[in-house]
Amino acid sequence: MKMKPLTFFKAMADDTRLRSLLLIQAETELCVCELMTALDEIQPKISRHLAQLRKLGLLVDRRQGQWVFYRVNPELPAWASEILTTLAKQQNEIIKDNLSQLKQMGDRPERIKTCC
Amino acid sequence: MKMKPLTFFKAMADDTRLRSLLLIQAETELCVCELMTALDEIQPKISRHLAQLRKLGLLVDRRQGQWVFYRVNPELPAWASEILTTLAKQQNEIIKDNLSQLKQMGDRPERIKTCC
DNA sequence: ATGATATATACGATTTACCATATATTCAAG
DNA sequence: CTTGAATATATGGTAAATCGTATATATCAT
Repeated sequence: MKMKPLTFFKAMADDTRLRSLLLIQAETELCVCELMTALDEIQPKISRHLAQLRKLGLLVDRRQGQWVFYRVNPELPAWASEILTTLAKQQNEIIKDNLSQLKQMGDRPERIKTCC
Repeated sequence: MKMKPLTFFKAMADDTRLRSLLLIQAETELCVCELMTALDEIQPKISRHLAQLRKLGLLVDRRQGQWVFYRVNPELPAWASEILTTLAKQQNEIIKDNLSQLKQMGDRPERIKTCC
């Protein structure tokens, strides 16, 4: 998969998108309502940024019933994955508060295995 | 040195700044006029973006006579350096044309050793 | 001091990005 | 086939980023 570095950095140059990406990476996949709780933002704002990240190729989504789960695109080029990994290893404290908000969330949607 | 990831990504989210950083990293240090040639952009545009990168802490400058040379801030946090290194290793082709423009430049300013 | 070169900054104009509100769509449950 | 929950998108307004031109500053050579 091809992706211009400029596209990638523009995607990361917004607080909501940056946190969403790091949270999704940390949790494997998250739906819109979980990110709303973690980031304490309204639904259209989360949806809009996730749609943008999907359009740019950073995220992929899958629908499961009423929910849409987003995860990091597994086809990201190596350099982009490495950048995300570097952040996850060395800067995960920036989403610490968001993660603890998420942990306290009640009624989180149940994941169903993708296959079988 | 401390630097917020969001600050870093905003700095990289512009074509002129992204290329300038990669070029400076590849060449150790460059002055404004060299970047003007490499990027084929007018002087105020280059100056403005370099000033911004310096203010944000990504670059440091030194004056030598009429010229001002910029280099990557040696005190960058590890994660930021790693990102730059990753790009240099895997995405340096995006500045290939800029580098060859630079090689063809005549009358490049002479570097004088910083000390002694 | 004067002129030439390199760089920095101020300014107004324009484009781009972001937002909140309102509305549409999709699916599950009844 | 209606209701409610989750998500998506359209719209118009506002804020932020970027730009080119003009001007200021700094250094060097004469």
